[in-house]
Amino acid sequence: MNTYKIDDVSAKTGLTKRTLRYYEELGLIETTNRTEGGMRLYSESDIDRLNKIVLAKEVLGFSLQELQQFIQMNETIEQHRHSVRSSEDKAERKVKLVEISEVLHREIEMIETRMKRMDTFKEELLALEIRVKEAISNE
Amino acid sequence: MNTYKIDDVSAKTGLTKRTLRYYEELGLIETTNRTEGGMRLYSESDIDRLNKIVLAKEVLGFSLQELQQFIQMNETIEQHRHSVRSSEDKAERKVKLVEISEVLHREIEMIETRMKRMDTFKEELLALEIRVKEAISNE
DNA sequence: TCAAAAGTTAACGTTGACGTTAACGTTATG
DNA sequence: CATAACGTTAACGTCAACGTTAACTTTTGA
Repeated sequence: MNTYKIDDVSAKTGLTKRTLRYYEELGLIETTNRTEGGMRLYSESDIDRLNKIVLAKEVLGFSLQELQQFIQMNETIEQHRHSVRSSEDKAERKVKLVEISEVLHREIEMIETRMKRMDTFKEELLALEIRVKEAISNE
Repeated sequence: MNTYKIDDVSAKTGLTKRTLRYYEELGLIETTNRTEGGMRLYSESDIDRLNKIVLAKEVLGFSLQELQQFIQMNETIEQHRHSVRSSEDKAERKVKLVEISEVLHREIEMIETRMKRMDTFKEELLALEIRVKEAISNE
């Protein structure tokens, strides 16, 4: 697999090097891969992840803390999917999954609420635009 | 018209008293009305305006600075609508209106882009939710 | 009428999300 | 193989958007 150094990743994501290190510090990403000398090596999937983070931040207005929770949730799901089921912690796992399902549900509802509000706002702007255009053509 | 004191407005808008004073300091709102003793008196339309500010901030992620510009734009429109047309600055006015129209157009497009991205994100969450629910019922 | 509740300004404190600088180690290349 | 370009950690700086506290005045209700 291709690896990238921090300047490449910065160019590809639009995030500064400082921000990349900061996100790592917060646990939003990991750089397990390092050169002998200690330089960070990023993979394609790291870049994908970073782009998703940017998206979620910009579009949904998520804070970095919210993103941490979200990422943790995703990881729990992945762990579950790839783990061998030993009957002992079956119950515990189910509880976690139900929790996750609830979080997801709330997130989805939040997004729907936001989209409705955005649509209301957009309608107002459209009405305003029409009035302005009328005013222009009346001059 | 009814007037409200700062605590009432705080309750009605969900903003703290500090925030209300801060918004005034920034010029997002005005309190021309004061009691003899200097206490702020808010009108219904002040509250409407504040609620719009909250909406634009939360839903669109506008900064307070962006909101200032937006409010200024609205005021320019209102001034135009209520002003007597003297032929000298007709041209100047038209230029301003066209500018405003363009800003509006860009805002609307931005909202549409965001809404599309949010919808994509929502679809991803829904897919995830389905997988989690399947996992739950398979336990 | 007089305390308690609510308001005022002014100033300093806090938090998130990075920017900037310093002091130093690593890699690439002419 | 030197040196420029790039990387590292650590620490302090900054800016928006308020929170908190202090010291004081105005309103209100028993």
